[in-house]
Amino acid sequence: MKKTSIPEISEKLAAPLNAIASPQRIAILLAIGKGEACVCHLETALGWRQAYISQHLMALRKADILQDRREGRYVYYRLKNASYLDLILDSATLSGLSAETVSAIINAETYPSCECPHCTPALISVESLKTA
Amino acid sequence: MKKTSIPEISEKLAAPLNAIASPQRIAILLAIGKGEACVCHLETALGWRQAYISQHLMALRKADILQDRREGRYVYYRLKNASYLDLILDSATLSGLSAETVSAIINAETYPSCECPHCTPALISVESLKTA
DNA sequence: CCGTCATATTCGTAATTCTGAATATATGCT
DNA sequence: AGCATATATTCAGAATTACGAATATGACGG
Repeated sequence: MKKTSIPEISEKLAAPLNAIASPQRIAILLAIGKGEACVCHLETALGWRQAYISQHLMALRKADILQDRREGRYVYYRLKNASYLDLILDSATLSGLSAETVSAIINAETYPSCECPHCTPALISVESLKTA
Repeated sequence: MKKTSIPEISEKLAAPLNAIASPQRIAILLAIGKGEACVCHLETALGWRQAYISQHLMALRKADILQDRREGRYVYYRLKNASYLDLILDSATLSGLSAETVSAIINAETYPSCECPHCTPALISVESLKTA
């Protein structure tokens, strides 16, 4: 059994935590939740500028936390490993938040005021009908 | 039920993660584990300079993660909330480390090569005997 | 092929964090 | 009191990160 020092192990342990530990990236992970989200959805859900969101998405992709899927003009993002959400849920307790508050967000499939093609696919049908 | 935005919640969620998410602070938490450790123990276990360790201890105290207890010349540190260790254990899986590797460190009461009064209290008795 | 919409990338600066050097305080011993 | 040891604090420069502005790419519709 190879002896590994605490600092060495800590280096590895810190990697996923570091990738997550910023309000912006947590917000993105929460908004994506267990489902999938396009960038335009994140714009509505978070109220941030598109370029800013893209930057964080890039960081999360580099950290191998998110995977993307292109569908026409839209790009959908999804967590590669749902365990990251568990990590966030665990820290809810430590933040004095109820796990329910957080899991409600995580499990939401759509976002009330979001008109992106993922949240309100109906809009697309209507558009298509017009042309037909 | 008050509506809270994702960015708002994320701000709170990020706090404990941020407090932890650095190799140095994780190393310190691992070295303290479920027990107690004096600064001199941490010096041995981590191989860092004393002042550097003190700085991180200060940060962890400010973040309300550690509590200290003075006993003569020594100051002993202890986790206020063991859940932080769970958080670290959870991230072990995401780091490709086995939970056992990490929990072995966490549960160790003493450190093999450490001569601090906590790890080898015998040394103190011997010293006292000499004077007597 | 051209315009438009969705998304990505690059760049520059402000802000924050990391880390080491030096120094201070607090305790116990003699 | 004076010295030695354990720990804490302060400071400054280096390194990293945050954020906005501007611009680029890529897909679809005409």
